[in-house]
Amino acid sequence: MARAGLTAQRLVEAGAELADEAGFDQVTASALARRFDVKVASLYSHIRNTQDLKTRIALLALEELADRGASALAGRAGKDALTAFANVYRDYAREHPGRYAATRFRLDPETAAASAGRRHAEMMRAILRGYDLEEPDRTHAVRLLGSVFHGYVDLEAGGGFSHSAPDSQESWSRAIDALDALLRNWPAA
Amino acid sequence: MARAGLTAQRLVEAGAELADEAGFDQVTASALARRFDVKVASLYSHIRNTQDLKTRIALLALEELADRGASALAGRAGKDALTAFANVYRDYAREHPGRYAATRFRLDPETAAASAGRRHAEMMRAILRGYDLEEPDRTHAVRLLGSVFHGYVDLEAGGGFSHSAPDSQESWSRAIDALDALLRNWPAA
DNA sequence: CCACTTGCCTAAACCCTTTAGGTAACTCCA
DNA sequence: TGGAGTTACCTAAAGGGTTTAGGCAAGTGG
Repeated sequence: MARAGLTAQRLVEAGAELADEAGFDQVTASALARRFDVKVASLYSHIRNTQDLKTRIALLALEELADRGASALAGRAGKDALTAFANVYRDYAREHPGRYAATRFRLDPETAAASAGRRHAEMMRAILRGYDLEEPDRTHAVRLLGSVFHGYVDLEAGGGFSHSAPDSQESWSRAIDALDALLRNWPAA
Repeated sequence: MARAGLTAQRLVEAGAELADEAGFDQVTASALARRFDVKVASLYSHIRNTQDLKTRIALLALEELADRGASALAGRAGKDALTAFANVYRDYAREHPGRYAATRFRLDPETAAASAGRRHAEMMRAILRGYDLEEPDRTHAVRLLGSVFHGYVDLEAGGGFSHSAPDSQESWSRAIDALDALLRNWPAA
């Protein structure tokens, strides 16, 4: 019998595709085995368990998202950087809904610390260099940016903004305008 | 054999408790049956299936959250109203993480339309009466508020802001200050 | 080319979901 | 108040997903 050529990476990539097609919660060892035309038990030489698989998909997505963010930030500053970075989040979530959902998968602290999560925070800090903020306001602002990006994208993915005027794209642009205005005029404590 | 006194409502309430204790994704017919010391099949006279159960928990949570929001808004305006309403979201999510997660459960359009979701939007619009915004900016602002509330609460629940200074409470307060400042000084299109 | 390693397999135990069909417990009203 | 009718819970069974243990065959290196 020919071998299927399973590896952890191949499984993770296929899992990410499956997530985008069917939803992150549809990522199961069973579904993955079907996709490789292999028995379920065979996967367990490559991944520890389903939790492990999902964790690896989450790490992949965080990495991809951070890479896109880094590209977007290159050579940009100020509102230009803010806009480009925000669009990376939203576009990624729209192109890869399952992977985006994976980024919200709860990681245990050590795994999270070793993930690309830190890069995300660093990039937001970099954006803020284009605005006049000192610590701890910088951190507050990073958290607010993260909240808006994630919150908007998540509500939009949940259908929250569809079927009602105005267009979601319009609200998104205005949200970025608003954030830019806010960062330029950050209220004192 | 004595009857357990199952009803749809009792199941939904127990399901909500279970969600808060163990997580919304741990809400299963099996776990619920165990909790009532009843066979799993018995639940199916009261709920159609697991999806139905989760939907009802979501509707309960949306309702509870809207009720709390309405109480908080009574007699308040401006930043006072904004702060009180924002805290309702965050406090609810912290007290009832499983129920809060349930509010993000995807509902089919008709169910969503009949849910308390509309009340939430109405309340945010009411808050904006304390600020000087016309349509469509009002809608853009509602969406931004929703994004910040949900985004912050979700990231915080995921552990995003723990284990790093400054305190999450501080960032939350400053986020509300920032939103207030932003709404008072909303940038023109 | 033989020994070793590795990849995929079968088998089995366990849990969750859902439907079909039965019996015992309530309700109510003649 | 004691059946008739309804309702609540049950057993049984089929279908999936997860995970471990143990086996054979396909690849790999001395």
